[in-house]
Amino acid sequence: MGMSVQEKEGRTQVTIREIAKEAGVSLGTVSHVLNRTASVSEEKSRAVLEAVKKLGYKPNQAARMLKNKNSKTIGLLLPDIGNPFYAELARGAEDMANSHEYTVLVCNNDRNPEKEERYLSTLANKQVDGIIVVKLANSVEKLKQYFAPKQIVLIDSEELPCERENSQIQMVNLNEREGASIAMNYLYHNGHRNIAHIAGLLESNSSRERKREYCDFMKRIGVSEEQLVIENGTYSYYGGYQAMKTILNRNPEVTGVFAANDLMGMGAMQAIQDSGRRVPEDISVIGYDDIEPTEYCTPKLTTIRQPKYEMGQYGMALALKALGEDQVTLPLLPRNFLIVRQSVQRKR
Amino acid sequence: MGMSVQEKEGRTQVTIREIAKEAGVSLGTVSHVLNRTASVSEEKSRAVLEAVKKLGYKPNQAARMLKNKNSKTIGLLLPDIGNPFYAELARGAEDMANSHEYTVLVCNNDRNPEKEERYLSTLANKQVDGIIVVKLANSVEKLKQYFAPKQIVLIDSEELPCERENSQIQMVNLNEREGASIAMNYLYHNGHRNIAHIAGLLESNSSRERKREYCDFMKRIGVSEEQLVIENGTYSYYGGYQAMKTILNRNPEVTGVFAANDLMGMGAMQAIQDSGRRVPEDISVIGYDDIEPTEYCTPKLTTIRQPKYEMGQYGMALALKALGEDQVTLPLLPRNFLIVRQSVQRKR
DNA sequence: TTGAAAGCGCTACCAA
DNA sequence: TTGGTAGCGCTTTCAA
Repeated sequence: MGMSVQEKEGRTQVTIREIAKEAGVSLGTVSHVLNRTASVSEEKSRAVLEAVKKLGYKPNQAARMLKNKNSKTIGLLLPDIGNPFYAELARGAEDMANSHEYTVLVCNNDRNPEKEERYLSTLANKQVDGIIVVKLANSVEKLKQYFAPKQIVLIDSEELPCERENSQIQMVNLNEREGASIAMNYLYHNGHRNIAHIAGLLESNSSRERKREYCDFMKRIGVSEEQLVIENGTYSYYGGYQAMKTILNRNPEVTGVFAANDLMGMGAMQAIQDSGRRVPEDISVIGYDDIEPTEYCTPKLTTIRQPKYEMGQYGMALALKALGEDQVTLPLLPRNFLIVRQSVQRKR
Repeated sequence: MGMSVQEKEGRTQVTIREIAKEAGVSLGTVSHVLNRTASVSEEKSRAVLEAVKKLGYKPNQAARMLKNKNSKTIGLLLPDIGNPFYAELARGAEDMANSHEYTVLVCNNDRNPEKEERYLSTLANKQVDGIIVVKLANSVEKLKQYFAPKQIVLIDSEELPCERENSQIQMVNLNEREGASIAMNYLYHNGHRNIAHIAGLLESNSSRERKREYCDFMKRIGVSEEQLVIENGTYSYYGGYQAMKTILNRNPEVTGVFAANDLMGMGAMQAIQDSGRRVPEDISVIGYDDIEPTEYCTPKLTTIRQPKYEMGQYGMALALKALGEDQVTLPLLPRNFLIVRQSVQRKR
């Protein structure tokens, strides 16, 4: 009869009202069959479903939002989606959300508190049902101010100061300490005792946590504070290179190096090789992050892999569960793990 | 289930109605001062603004959407945000959108047509005002079917088949040919005539376009089809390594290599060095993409940089302009450009 | 310049 | 099981 589906869609939105007319039932009935919110007779139910298909009906989310006071949307606020670490985390969160019919609104704060605050405001406005913030740049108070009664999940390298009890805030810890501990243990169990650390950017929490664990670990195995070998590598390849050069000069006794990220680990390997020594025969190196180039360098860098994707999944699952989506199964708490490649060897 | 949450929310949203009461004016008046849609007396206007501030009023976007039939949201559908190329493009799009009070909903189709179609449906539902699709996995018809009268911007490596005139579809070309042409010209102007090509994945448009330009360029400088040297490297490091080994064996006359991406370029350099030859003294290599590791390898890889961020900006500007946001200034059409590093040298 | 009121499309309550 | 109906918060028309 006249118009094709496309044409009809093209002009005006098909509403529940038209479905009702087409199927010869009332608005309420249509709503009920669409939402399975009451039992409807087989007959009418089929009529509605047919009308829906015929007219190409799509529920208007705006109307639903207005009525239900939810948007089936979760905000995800992170430092920078261009960083593969956060990109993978975002994928995990997104996939988890999608499998429960939720949508994710991803925003980058560029580690800039003002930009973050603008997003906080926008997201609160956009009626997101909950928000996941990775490495919050503002204070927890600020965050609560905008998201007052809504669900909040914080993902960070360290515990943030906020009352744990009766709070709508949940924390996921990135577990930097655990990862660093795995790295140190691996060097230790390979016989290394003179272990140096190439630290990352002092400003970053993750860097601080990794360094802290290095210190604690060394202390635990009986090394005094003054004997710690720590150089700063600013998380960059050249930083790692320079830091390693310094270590080679000042601490020739070092046989194991724990670099706070892979880039510095690779730089360190280069410095060792340039000095005529070999990796891992003379000095073992372990990195952190498991970025792609660790596969291409010589030797391939042994490193710590963070469960980025799983962290995202986990955080999202937490948020959805708190929103009352009780068919959500919370995944196991993701753990860091060791990726054994070629750059660490038993001390000779 | 959600009940406890609802109850806990307790304090209800501040609505325009409460503002009206507080300010002692009518609903319409409040709306008018908020939207500057009619002139309101100085006195009442101030009263409204004060009430807004006092009660912390935030307009309900759902209600606005319902009434205005727009969401100030643009969908961005791309293969995979985990790929730095798309991540940067997304940032460009996002920044452009944000500066005009629009929000971006980013979705990954994983190059999977079914997944993409699900998103098409979700996005159409979510009342996005327009959609930007990077490397559409479905047909243009399918896309139009979902987004019938809405604004559509397509970003792709090649022209997609769709009527250009009077269409609500706009195309942005990734200009692979231009980039490949720059690479080939650079080798050519450095005296190279025996140029080999390491091609990427045959399935990908970008790879095909780059290869096509290699062929055309060689033809233009008088090389016959049979003399072309093309090996497949599947876009991977090892693929590039193997491809280069084959070339070294079969075509020792080659002095210049154009790799369809940086990973293969780096693999090729390794193969050349492993064979006892030098880069760039004996053989010059140029890559494509300008990924980070090109800075760490030896020698540093000369390459082509795609204006990813700018492409995203441009595509978004196109969409916003089409939506009637006329204060949007369309940026210059972004171009590919050469990044000169160390891997190409004048032929000796 | 202002206020009243009619919806936008949907859900959910109540009565039948 | 069904239908009627009252809003959700906002914009906008129409009178005043």
